Amino acid sequence: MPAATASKSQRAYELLHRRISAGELVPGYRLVLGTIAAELGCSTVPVREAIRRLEAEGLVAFEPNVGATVAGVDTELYLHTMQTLSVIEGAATALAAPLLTAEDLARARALNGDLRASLADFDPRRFTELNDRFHAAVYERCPNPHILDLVHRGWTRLNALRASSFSHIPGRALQSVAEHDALLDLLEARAPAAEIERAARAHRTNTLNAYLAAGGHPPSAI
Amino acid sequence: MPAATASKSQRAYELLHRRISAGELVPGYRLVLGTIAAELGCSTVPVREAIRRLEAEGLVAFEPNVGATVAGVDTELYLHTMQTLSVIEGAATALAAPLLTAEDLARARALNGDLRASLADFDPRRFTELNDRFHAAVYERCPNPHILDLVHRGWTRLNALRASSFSHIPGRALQSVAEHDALLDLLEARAPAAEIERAARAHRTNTLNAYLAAGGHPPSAI
DNA sequence: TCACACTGGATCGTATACGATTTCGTACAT
DNA sequence: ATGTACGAAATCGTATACGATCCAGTGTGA
Repeated sequence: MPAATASKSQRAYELLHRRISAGELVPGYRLVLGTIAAELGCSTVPVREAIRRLEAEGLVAFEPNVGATVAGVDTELYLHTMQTLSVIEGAATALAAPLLTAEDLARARALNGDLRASLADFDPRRFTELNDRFHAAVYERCPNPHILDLVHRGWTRLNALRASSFSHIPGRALQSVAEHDALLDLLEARAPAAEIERAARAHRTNTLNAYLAAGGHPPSAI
Repeated sequence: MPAATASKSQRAYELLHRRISAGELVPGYRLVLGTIAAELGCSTVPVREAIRRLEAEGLVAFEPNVGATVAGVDTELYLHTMQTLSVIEGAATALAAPLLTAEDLARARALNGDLRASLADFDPRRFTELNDRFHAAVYERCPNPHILDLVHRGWTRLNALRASSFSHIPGRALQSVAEHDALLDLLEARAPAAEIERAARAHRTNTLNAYLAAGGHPPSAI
């Protein structure tokens, strides 16, 4: 009766995914099959499979006959990922809107309250975590699993980037919280889908623009 | 000097991808590692890797300790895929719009002319192929590789579905050609991105609605 | 000093082999 | 006749082993 004994391949996948998402493995870090296999106490075959799966998600870059490295993020890639996410998350939010219950909205509003409160003594990590939860609360009801999956992948990717090199764009956090409230207003008023989509997309685009205006290298997802 | 000697895993992937896209392998068909390996003259390990890659693309469904089958398409999945594609392709088209040259537009216009001409003696396969090429011509210049990749995946998936069970929705082809021309008008006039995106998305949504109105099971991408 | 061929080690890619798991047919009991 | 227990066949999952490929460092000739 093996309780939590998933397949080795699965465990390798989860381990690497967690480490990359948490930023323990910096971009460019070389993933050697043998080393990881030894660490996990298994052979290279399952590890190889896990790495190919991570490649499909864009978390690692793989070069035939050479090996895999944790996917780095130059400015251009970050821009493209954010742009994609703005489109997808906007659509997801609009689709989720009619399905949001009063409790969902109340929870989101409370989370945004926490966000605003946390502005006093600004802790980037805490703010980011609350921010993630707020957005998840808003789009998680999206009835289209494909779109939801794409949103998750986008966030995972951004989290991986952000964790390895966090940056704080001055003033953006405050503006972000205000935009959250505006979005919630639209959702509570059961505004037209197009309007909600536009607001959700603009929220993300604004972050991107703030980042570009700041001219900084490190990414943010606030 | 290895000319076309890709890795076995790669060749297995390409073979299966081609067969599924072409509809030779019907949804639900069971993919047995040993059988495919024997057919390719290699061991099961590379085949396994190829199948996991196809799984990540959504072309095959995989169940641990049981095996992989060609991903089927119930009505619901088709709907979700079309909806996702409408969002992504709309964005891709809008982003590509400013980069389209006069030649690009002329080529797209010519392709749509071919489409209209082919309406006389309607051949579903030829129409579909021209339709694919028309849309590719319109969104292929999209500067965001992520979004472009997502569009390609969406089309691949729909093609796989369509090939296995094609259906013709009466009247839709004609309307589709007209919508193409309208879209081209917008592109040539360098209309605002939002307007282009809306038109491109609506074009796909219209197909979806026509399909739903027809109440038929088999999918279409016209 | 520089360019280039060579060699050694590290790592990847795959074949083979075998244990683990599922599935399905069959026999048995009710 | 129906449901259940058992067993065998099929298939998956992974360990081990070995050839193939790449990279770095070394030596040789101009």
